Amino acid sequence: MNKNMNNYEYRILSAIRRMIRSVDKYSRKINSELGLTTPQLFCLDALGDHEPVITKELARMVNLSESTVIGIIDRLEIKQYVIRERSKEDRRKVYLTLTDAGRGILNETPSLVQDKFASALAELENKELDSIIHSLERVVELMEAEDPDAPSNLLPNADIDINNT
Amino acid sequence: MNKNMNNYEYRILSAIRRMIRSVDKYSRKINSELGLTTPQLFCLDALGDHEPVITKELARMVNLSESTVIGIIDRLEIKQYVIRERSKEDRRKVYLTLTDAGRGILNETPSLVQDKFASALAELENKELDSIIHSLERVVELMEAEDPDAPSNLLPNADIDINNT
DNA sequence: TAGAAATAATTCGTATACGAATTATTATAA
DNA sequence: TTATAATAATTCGTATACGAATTATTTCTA
Repeated sequence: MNKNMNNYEYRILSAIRRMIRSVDKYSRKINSELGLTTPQLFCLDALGDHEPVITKELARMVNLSESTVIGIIDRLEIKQYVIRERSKEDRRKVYLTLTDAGRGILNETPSLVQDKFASALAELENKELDSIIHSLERVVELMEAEDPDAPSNLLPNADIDINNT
Repeated sequence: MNKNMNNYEYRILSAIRRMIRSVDKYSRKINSELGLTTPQLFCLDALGDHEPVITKELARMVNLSESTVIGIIDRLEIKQYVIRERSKEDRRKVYLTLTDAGRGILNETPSLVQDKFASALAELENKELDSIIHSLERVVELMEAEDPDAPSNLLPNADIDINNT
């Protein structure tokens, strides 16, 4: 372990690195099954809720850099789930919309969390779930404290579906 | 938000994605300052504690796939911090050791967590810190439950330095 | 109005990060 | 002993993911 890191820090970083790996593995799995990765699905979801939207705005919504989102949109465009259209009013802007296929695939896709993870969460007591979410968001808050570019709120979308209806 | 995901799942995934981004940003920052990314430092640290070690073993220690570690070692070898040596006894194995420069850089490197994050953690009450770590490790445990390849324990290194001495 | 500043999208280079396939070597089994 | 299986490292292709630089366009300002 890094000499300038204590045990708490080590455990936190280690846990985060393992989450990263787990998320990545799940993304590869659904990509091999559906042909869409989780970042691609995140972008499709955001588009579904907010289209038409410009690239810069989509990047903000999914909490990724513009250059990253450009690559994701490139692949979604090739798969014909997304259309790029340059604005007539302001030709700097490119509006993104879903194709019918794009809207269609959104209804066929599974949750972005692994089945067993989702059911494990569902079985937790509300108290523990609240504690877990509080802790995760606290860590994010502390990690982003140093970063002036980081979004200031933890729930950018107010129109979330709490009851999954 | 994905229609097949509830609010809890959304918040957990969102928090994880933001952690990923934050870790990545810090890695880029120290890379521009020291010329080493956090995955590279993780590998150097593990080597410092356990050299000589074979590639497969290092991958297990830093919790990354072998192919990922190969790339990291390639870059560390180019920077002359690491030496690859094929074993005489079993020529399939490649032993990794640190160079003097590799050992030297380890003593000059900062913590793998951002200063402000580390001091924020230091200011938390032990009770909250315990709760946070417990929650993070619980989430990891649940996420990895589906993955047969995932390591079964959350603290692979027993010889960690709790008091950072 | 002409030049500067701002804005939006994009390209480029680099570093993870992985699984699948490949190569080389060693161990095992028929 | 030889064919097969197992093991270790590596290469390959692909997808994030980012910042810096670039291009095109619009807005602001002197």
